[in-house]
Amino acid sequence: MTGDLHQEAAERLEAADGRYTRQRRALVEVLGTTPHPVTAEELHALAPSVPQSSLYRNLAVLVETGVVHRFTGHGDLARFELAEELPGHHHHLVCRGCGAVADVELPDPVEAELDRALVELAGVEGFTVSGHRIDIVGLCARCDARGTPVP
Amino acid sequence: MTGDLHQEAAERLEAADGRYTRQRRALVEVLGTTPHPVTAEELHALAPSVPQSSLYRNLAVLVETGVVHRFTGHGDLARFELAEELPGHHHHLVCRGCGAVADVELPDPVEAELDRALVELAGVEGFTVSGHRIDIVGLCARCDARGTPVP
DNA sequence: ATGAGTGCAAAGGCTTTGCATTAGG
DNA sequence: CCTAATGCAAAGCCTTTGCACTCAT
Repeated sequence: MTGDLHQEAAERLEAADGRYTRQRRALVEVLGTTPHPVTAEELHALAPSVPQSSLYRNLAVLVETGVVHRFTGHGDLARFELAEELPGHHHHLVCRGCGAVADVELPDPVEAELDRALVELAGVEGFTVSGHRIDIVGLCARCDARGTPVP
Repeated sequence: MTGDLHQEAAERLEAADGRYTRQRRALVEVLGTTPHPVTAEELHALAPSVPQSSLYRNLAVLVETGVVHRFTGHGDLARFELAEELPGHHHHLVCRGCGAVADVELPDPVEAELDRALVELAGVEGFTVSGHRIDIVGLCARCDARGTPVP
């Protein structure tokens, strides 16, 4: 599975005249092991061999080539994860206490109906749908227990 | 309707020992007229009498008191809109071409089923759901026509 | 009066960029 | 070889903050 991951990443990079270098491989490797989206800072800690500037530059390339997905879940911290084709289509559980983000998958029937509704809805505005994101917002077990809702 | 809006805003502010000043009223007024979430820059252009620092400070207060909702839709630009109780629960149509964001409402039955599914899903992880956000991502009519998919 | 609100300018934090060097294909 | 990639340091951009002044209650 890890092999496929790197192979897929390499192909996408090459398709865009990019090179699958050691650093990029390292970043993809780390993203492949973390079960949740990480911030640039966390990523830098997990792949210390990659300097900040290179980290951001490589992330930009990986995002452009569709290997990595970037989004902003809580506050303004950018978070990164592998593009969803690799781990599968999913959504995010966002804790408004500590800002942690976890991946979750919606049951297929729910996804299907939702998709239908969204496409129809967007069509009314002349909008062409390419995908959707759902953030489930709330408190994780830990923050809920501590009763510390720090928005 | 506009009267209710300001009244509601004033009440929420007072409940937090805040004052519903001219600037805050102006910001709420502008947010009440724009049909879509705006960036701080746009807001500053629409309410030029409010200096940047006051703009941000007032927005922070309005967000804390639940009058305004802040989120990050595309790139890292923060966007602001009235809290959803006023315009009603809704979601966002996000153009990945130009970054524009529009509000849309989902049919009630869809919302209901979705809510049910999300609460159940989150419960498995010990997560307490307080809400959800959906971004419908795609291309607006204009960007679609120009065939300019600038991620 | 008395604390909240305001304004300017300066600082802050995350992210990007200039430029010379290194390495991949 | 020739272009992409790298690394450091410096700049950029949105946003926040310090401090003195003003306004609302």
